[in-house]
Amino acid sequence: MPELPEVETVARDLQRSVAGATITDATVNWERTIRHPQPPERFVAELTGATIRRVGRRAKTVLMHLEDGRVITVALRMTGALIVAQPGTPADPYARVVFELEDGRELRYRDVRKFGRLGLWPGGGLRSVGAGRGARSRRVAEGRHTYRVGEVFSGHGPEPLARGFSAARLAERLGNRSAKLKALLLDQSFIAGVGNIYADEALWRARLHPLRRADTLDAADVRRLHRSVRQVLREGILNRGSSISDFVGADGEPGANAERLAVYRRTDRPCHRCGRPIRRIVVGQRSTHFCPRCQPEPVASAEV
DNA sequence: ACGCCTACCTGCTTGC
DNA sequence: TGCAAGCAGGTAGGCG
Repeated sequence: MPELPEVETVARDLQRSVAGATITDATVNWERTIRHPQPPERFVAELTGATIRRVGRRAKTVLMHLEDGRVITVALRMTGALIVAQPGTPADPYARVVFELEDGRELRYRDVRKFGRLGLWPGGGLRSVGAGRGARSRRVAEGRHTYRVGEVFSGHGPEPLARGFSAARLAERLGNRSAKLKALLLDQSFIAGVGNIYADEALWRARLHPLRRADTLDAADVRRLHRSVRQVLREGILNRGSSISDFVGADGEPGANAERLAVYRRTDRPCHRCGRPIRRIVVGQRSTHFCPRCQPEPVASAEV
């Protein structure tokens, strides 16, 4: 479900509604939602009495920074949602973790498919160290905890909306990669926060075929891709996210971006630019949508 | 580096 | 109507 714009929407909502709130109790209804290093009961014990100072985002993870420097991470994965419920709101059968707040409200972690994970990390434990697969096996000691770096942030790539993410930087990263564009955009160690919807949208906007090899782009291609990725993400945020079936912000309301999508889940419907039917293929086991006219097939080199 | 597979889960849609 | 198959916004981990 949630990609960068959806996670950003949730984080901004929570920053407004929950920053400054104190957690008086918590209930874990699905234990596997709580990840290492804390067993669920320690997670609850350690959070009781904690105050949320600030809520932010890194990649697709919501970060709830506590007053004492510790951080709660919330990886929403496919169907996770963080929802603030006013007192008296009926219980939610899909609430996997519920935080009771001092003022009587509840902060609910709802997750139909149970893929999402919550973690509680010591201050300073969130630096994104290393990148790629090697980072996963390295271990880091923080106070009394030992955990694998990859369990916090598995070497995420740059934030596409950060100032430092220039077209030149993207060109540098693309230049020596033979992978397909679609696969690279989904690779969180290449670029953080882009998922299946916004990858397809960005490629359509940049008029680049999803199967195009990254190292075949010329400077103009890279500039279009850079601009497109940032545009689709920014527009997604402005529209409070794309709700295909179930995304909601912390206010429980769906986003408005789904109806503005140009290709995602628009198979056989006309391209907004040229009218040709949008096609669906599978790339890296993920559904991929594109316009066969606007995003021309990469020409296989006649070699071998 | 990269592709491909399986797992993790539940619910909704589609087609017979 | 019923039932099975296919599909879903993500990612970790294993193998080749």
